[in-house]
Amino acid sequence: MLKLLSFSSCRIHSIFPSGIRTGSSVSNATFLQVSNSFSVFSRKTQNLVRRALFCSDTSDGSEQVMKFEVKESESGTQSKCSSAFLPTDPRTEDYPKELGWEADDRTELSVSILTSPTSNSFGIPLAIELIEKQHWLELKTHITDSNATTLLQQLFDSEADPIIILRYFNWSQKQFNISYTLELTCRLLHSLASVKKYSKIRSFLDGFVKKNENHSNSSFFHMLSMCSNHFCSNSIIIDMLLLAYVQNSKIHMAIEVFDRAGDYGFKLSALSCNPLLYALVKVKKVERVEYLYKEMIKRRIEVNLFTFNIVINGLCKVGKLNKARDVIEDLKAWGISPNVVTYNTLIDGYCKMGKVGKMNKANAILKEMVESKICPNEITYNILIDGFCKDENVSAAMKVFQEMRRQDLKPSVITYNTLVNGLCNDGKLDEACGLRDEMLSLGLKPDIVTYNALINGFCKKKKVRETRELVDDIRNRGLVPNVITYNTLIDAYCKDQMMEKAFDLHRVMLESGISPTGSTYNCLIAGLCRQGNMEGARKLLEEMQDKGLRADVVTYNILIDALCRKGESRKATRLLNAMFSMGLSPTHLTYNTLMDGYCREGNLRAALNVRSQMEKDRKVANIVTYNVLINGYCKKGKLEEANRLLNELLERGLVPNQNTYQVVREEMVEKGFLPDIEGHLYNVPGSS
DNA sequence: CTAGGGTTAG
Repeated sequence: MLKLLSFSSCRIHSIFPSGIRTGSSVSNATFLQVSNSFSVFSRKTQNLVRRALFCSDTSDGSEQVMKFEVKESESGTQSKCSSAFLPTDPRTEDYPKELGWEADDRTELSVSILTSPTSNSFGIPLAIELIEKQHWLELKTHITDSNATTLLQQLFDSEADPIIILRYFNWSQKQFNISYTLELTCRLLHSLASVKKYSKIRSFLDGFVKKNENHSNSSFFHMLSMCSNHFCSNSIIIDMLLLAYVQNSKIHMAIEVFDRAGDYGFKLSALSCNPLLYALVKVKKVERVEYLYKEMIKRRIEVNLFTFNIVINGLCKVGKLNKARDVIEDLKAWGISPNVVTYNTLIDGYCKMGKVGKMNKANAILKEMVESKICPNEITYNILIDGFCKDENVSAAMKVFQEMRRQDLKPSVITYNTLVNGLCNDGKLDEACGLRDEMLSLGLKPDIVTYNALINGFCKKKKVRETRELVDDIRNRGLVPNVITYNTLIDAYCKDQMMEKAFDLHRVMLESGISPTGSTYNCLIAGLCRQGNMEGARKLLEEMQDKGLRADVVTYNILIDALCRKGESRKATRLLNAMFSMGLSPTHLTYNTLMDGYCREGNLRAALNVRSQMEKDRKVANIVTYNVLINGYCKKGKLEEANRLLNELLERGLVPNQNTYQVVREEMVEKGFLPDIEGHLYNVPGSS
C-alpha cells in the first residue's frame, strides 16, 4: 500500500494561476521541471505527490512552496530512498533521474513539503467566483493547459459546488483540448450524484459516450467504485451510462454495461433497460431481448408494462408467438394488466407471422381483448385490415373497415393507405383510386405512401400512361417522390427489359439528392442479369460497393440465380463461399437456387453436396429443396431415388405443393410409382 | 420508453 505521510503538514498553495510565482527565485518553469523529474517515481507516487502539493489544505493562501522532499521506500527488508529538492535555480541543481528505480504497490511513500509565505496568489475563492459568473476570458488569463488539472483538483478538494466543478470541467476540457482522467471524471460524477443533479449527469454522460474515448467499461466501473462506494450513486451513474450508450446507438457497449452492472451488483432501472430492450428489438436481436428480460427479472430490476410490451413485440417480430403469449401470462402474474398496446402488438404478430388460419387467431385475440374490457382503437383496426389484405382477403379487410366506422373510429391516412395497397395488390385499381378520392373528400391528404402503393399497382398491370399521370400528380400535390417511389419505378422498367429507362431514373434520383438503397441496386442488377449481362451486373456491384452499400443476401441470390441460369453453377458456388467471407448468411433460397442450377446441369452429385453444405449450415431442407431434388432425380430417370425423397418429405411432415405434384405426376405416377402416398397427392391444393 | 401503411430476389 502506498501511504502518504505528513500530508496534513503540507501547506502548499498558489501554483495557481501560473505556477509558483513569488518574489523569490522559484519560477513556474522550475516547478514544471521538478514535475518532470517525477518520472523516476512510479505513477502512483507521482500522483500522490501532485496531490500532496496541489490539494493540501491551505486556507489562508499565504504560503508558497519552497522545497519539497519525496521519499519512496519499500516495506520489508530492502528499502530504497530518494529525495528531490526543489532547487532555487533549476539549471544548477541535479535531479534524481539517475536513481531510476520503480516503486511497487508495497512501496511506502512519504512527502514533506516546506513552504514559505507569499502574498500575491490567485485563490480558489476567486476561481469559483469567475466560474460562477462565467467570466471565462478572465479565468483564462490565470490558467494554462499545464495547471488546468490542478485547479480542477483544488475545486474537488475545496468541496466546491458540483455544478461549478462541472462547468469548469467542461469548459477547461474544451478550452485546452485536454481529456481529464477517468478518476477525475468519476469524482465529478459522484459529486453531482451527491447533490442529485441527475439531469446534469445524464447530459454529461451523453457527451462522454459521444466522445468515445478509449475508456473501457471495465476501467470505468473500477474507477467509479474506487472513487466512492456509495451504492445508490454508483447504480444511478451506471444506469445513466447504459442509457447514454443506447441513445447513441452503441448497443454493444450498453450490453456490456448491463452485464457488468450485474457482476458489480449495481441496480439498474426500467428507464434505461427498456430503451435497450427496444433497441435490440429494432435490430431483431431477439435472443438478446429474451436473455435481458430474464436477467431483469432475476436481478429484480423493476419491470413495467412497457418492458412487457417491448418484449412481446420482439418475440412477435420473429414469429415466436407462443412465447409472446406466455409473456402476457407473466405480466398478469406480476399484477399488471395488459393494455391496448399489448393486444395490438400480439394481433399484429399473428397477422404478420402467423401460419395457417392466422387471421382466425388474430380475430380470436381481438375477442379476448374485448372480453377483457380493453377497447380496440384505430390502430387495432389498421392492423387487422392490413392482415386481411396481406392474406389476400381484401373483402374481409373491407368488412373490418366498415366495422371500424360503425365503432365511430375515424379511419386515418394509414387506414386508407393500407386498403389502397391491398386493393392494388389485388389488381382492383379502380377501387383503389376510388378510395384515394374518398380520402380527398374526407379532407385526408393522400401522401407519398398512397402514391407509391398506386404506382406499384399500375406498374404491375403495365399501365404506363396511368403510372405517368400518377407520378405527375405527386409533384402537383406538392409531394416529393422518395426512394421507394424510385425503386418501384426502376424495378418496373427493369422487369420490362427497359434498362436504359431504368438507368435514366437512377440518374434522376441521384440528381434529386435521393440516395439509392441496396434495393435500388438489387433491382438494377437483377434487370441486367435477366438480360444475361453479367459483365454489367458485376460493374454495378462494384459501383454499389463504392457508394458504401454492401451487397446483401438478395444481391447474392440474384447473382447466384443468374449464373445458374447460364449453366455456370460452379461460378455460383464460388459466390456462395464469398457470402460466408462477407459475413452474410445464405438463406434457403440461396441453397435451393444453387441446387436447382446443378440439377438442371444434370450434376446431381454437386446438388447433393450443396444440400449437405446447407445442413451443415443448420438449414433444414424445405419443400422447395425437395421439389428441386425430386425434379433432378426424375430428369435423370432415377425414379426410385425420387420416390425415396418424396417419402422422406412426407415423413418430415412437410406438405407437398403444386410443384411437387406436377413433377411427381409427370414423371412418376404415370409410371406406376408411389401408390402409398397417393392419398397425400390427391389432397394437394390445386390438384384435380 | 411500448402497437399500424408503401418498393426490392425467387
